Amino acid sequence: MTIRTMESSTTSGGRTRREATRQKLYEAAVTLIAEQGFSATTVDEIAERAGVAKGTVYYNFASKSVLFEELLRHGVGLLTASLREAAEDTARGGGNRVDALDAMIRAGLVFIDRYPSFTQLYVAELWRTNRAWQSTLMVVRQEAVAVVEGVLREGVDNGEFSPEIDVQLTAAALVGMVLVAALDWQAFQPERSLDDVHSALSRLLQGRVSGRR
Amino acid sequence: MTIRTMESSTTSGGRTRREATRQKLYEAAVTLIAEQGFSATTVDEIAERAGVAKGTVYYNFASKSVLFEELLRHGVGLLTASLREAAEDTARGGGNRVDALDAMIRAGLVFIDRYPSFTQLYVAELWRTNRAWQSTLMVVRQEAVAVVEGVLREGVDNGEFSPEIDVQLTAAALVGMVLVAALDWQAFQPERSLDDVHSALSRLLQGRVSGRR
DNA sequence: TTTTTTGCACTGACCAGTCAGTTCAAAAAT
DNA sequence: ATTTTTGAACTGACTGGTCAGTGCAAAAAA
Repeated sequence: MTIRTMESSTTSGGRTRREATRQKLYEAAVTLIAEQGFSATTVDEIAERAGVAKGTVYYNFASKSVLFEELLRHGVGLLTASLREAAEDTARGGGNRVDALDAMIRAGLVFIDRYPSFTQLYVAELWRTNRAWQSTLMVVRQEAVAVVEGVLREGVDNGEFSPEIDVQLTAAALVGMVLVAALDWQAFQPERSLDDVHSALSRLLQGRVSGRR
Repeated sequence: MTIRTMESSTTSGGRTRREATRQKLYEAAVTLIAEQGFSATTVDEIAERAGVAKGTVYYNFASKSVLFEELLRHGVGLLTASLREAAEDTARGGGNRVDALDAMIRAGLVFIDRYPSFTQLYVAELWRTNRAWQSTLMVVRQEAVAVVEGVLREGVDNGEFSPEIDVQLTAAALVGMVLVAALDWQAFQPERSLDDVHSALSRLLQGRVSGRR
């Protein structure tokens, strides 16, 4: 008599069927919620766009809110990993902290370029209060911002940055700069290249706005 | 028979009664929608918080969406006026364009400090698509951003700013910087003073982040 | 008098969540 | 090799509740 382990069947891709379904639901939910907001998006819509029955949503997620929360965790996890990688690569490559910030700006832009809907949705929900997923959101936000703060702090410690800078506020401002510029880019001049946008932000970061040859 | 013009009766303050009611409804709606979002906020809630009957909401506004749209127009109008004033005052006072940008940053912070809920709500709705008030939002957004763009453009024209800067993107980035830093301030370190926040942002604007004595 | 507000009952559309039943591929039995 | 069983995954009609918006007569304000 053969013993059956969990994780029974796998599809050709090696992922369980369940995981594939959840992925489809994430993808459907992210665009709809980005467009309309959480409350205005119905579970029926999500199911329809994902090509599954409504019951399947509830088979895979305890509730609409839980689906959304896991979606947030998943997405911000990707961003944080990407930022961290950019910072570490720069450090390994012998770059200074300004280079690290620059690399993170680029990583942020790449992320937003790849997942514009997620970014939209994230910004829209971030500063709300009194919502079920509020605490989840704060946790993942902090993880991402902490990467930027870390680089700033290292820069202050080794003298690359002025000790007068306010690490927390500056980190928030940098994130905001990238976030809003990128959303603007997507919404109003999507034809521009990432490099183009990146160099405009680099210039701003390095204070090369005031006119000098 | 006396001919009665519009704007009929006025209260002691000189405002019509109707206007006072609408103002109360704006104030009630703005905090509720900032907290919960448009769809999750009910007309009954708005009426209750404003201390009026539900019927009064519909006597004063054609629908929930219309109430919200007029709220947006009203709020962004205040911001735009404030930014414009800051820029003009600087010009009159003989300041250069960097000073003008700095003054606008301060004006932005003052606005956000005074109307945090409105700011929250505005950010949450700005990048949504497929919503009824989308076009209204684009128009008022453009009015506000145009003020910043105007100052940048003047600075480029008279040589204060590098001709290489991308006016549109830089304006968006500056707005984002202030917006996100200010929301962060409100949410996570509300005890800090406006001056404190302002100087941190000034430093970033003038590229005084990299360590120099 | 005219305008504005109130209070409250009502409607109809919409929607989150449920549940009894179906599907099907892998495992077990024969 | 063939048949039977199992159970995870999925389905979609249904339910109970919610909410935008209406209607209206009476009161209050101007």
